[in-house]
Amino acid sequence: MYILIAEDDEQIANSLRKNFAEDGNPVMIAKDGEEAIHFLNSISFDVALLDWRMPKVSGIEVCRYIRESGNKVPVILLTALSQVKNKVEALNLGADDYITKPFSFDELTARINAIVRRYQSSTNELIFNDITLDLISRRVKSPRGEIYLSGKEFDLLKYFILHKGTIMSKENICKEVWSMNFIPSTNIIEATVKNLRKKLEDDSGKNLIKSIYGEGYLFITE
Amino acid sequence: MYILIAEDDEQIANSLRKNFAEDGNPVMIAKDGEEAIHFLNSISFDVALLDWRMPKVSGIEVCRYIRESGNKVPVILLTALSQVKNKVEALNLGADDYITKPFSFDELTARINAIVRRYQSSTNELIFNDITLDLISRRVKSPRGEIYLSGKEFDLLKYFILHKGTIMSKENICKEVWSMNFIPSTNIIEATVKNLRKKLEDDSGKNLIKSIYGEGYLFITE
DNA sequence: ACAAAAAGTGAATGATTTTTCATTATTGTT
DNA sequence: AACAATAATGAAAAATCATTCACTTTTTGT
Repeated sequence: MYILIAEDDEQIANSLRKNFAEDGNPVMIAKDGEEAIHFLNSISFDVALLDWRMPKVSGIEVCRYIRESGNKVPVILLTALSQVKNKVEALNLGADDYITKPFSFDELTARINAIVRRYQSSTNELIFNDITLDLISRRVKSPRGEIYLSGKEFDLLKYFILHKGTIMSKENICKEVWSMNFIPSTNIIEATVKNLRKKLEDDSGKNLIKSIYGEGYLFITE
Repeated sequence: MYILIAEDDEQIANSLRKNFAEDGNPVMIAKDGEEAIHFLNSISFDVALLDWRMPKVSGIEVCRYIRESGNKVPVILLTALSQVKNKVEALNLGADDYITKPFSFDELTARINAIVRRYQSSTNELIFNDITLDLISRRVKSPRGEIYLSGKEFDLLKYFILHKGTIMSKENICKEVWSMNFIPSTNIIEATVKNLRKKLEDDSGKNLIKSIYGEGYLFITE
């Protein structure tokens, strides 16, 4: 996990670095806000720990700035200021958490983990049984290897998983997967289902897509 | 925003409800952990506030239980216990935040907002100037309309935006966008850059992709 | 068991995308 | 200015993907 520490107090910075290094996390240290912004613009971190009080640009300014530039890296502000209005200000400007000094390293670690977990889980992956869809790279993995799906097959599988356990009408599938508001005169859905079925069956040996005569499809759970 | 409050102290629960109601947020109150689990299983909330100490099932047990069942609702634990080991335990069990009593309502609200913002933003948008990439649907929008990109063009633009302001070598572009660890013998990168340039220029009239002779490309910021 | 409706199949078509290639243009160096 | 290296371009070829079609199989209600 790549961690950025923006902290002008060398002692604190080094103590944090040492602790993180013990857990095998590479750390980058910025001595002031300007440097922090520079690092954040060039490298992708898993989390940024920003001291409120820093030379040149304060931690809260760094936070505001990177959020405005669209950077969504999880941010935790570290500070001696324990007043509520400061906390509120920081959180409203896009920080994810706020810890007042002195803090315990264990608590910091736990808060980092909570935020990173949330950050990661809220993003990319859709998991069904032992199949994992990466919604960003659009790749599908199972313990038996990667399943190569075409674009439409991926969209369809995603739709199936999101609605697993319920009967999905062809009308709705059409609307959601093909963005068509009318039922096509061809059997395009059936054809795509066929190909998806084949690939899923090649992977797991099971047929996960059940046809409900006259109603639609059911993606079976369990 | 639908909020679940699990709190056996009626006074606290009602005070919270009143405050949230003033902001127009519907609140549901569970008097104990069992009820909280029941509500969480039947209704979808934007955030769950759980008291640690509750009859029947403690807040932390509720948290553990719902996480095990796959529920990803943001959870904040409210408690009088301020010891670090309690905080760490809670955060490691899947809570998103931890607030010790007594707390200010403003801080609670700010923390809720930070967590919900993070939960919802789910990082599926990449914004550069007035161009927005939806990383899930893989569509690109600008104030002037949608920009239709092919798969590779989208991947390349995403890579450019993520590394805007830095010079990107063809070697790295190759590795990241084409998943090839060797430099291709053809001019496939240049060809794709050309097509992407065309589409971006058709949209904004500007050439955002600068060639750095002998080094690579630069996606201009400013 | 039968007919009608619905769903499945394999192969062919059409469309789009990706890649290649030959050629032209640009840049940096001497 | 001349040269070599690098980059841009348009068009063509190759590959992939989405869709259609004719036909077969399965399911349901009678």
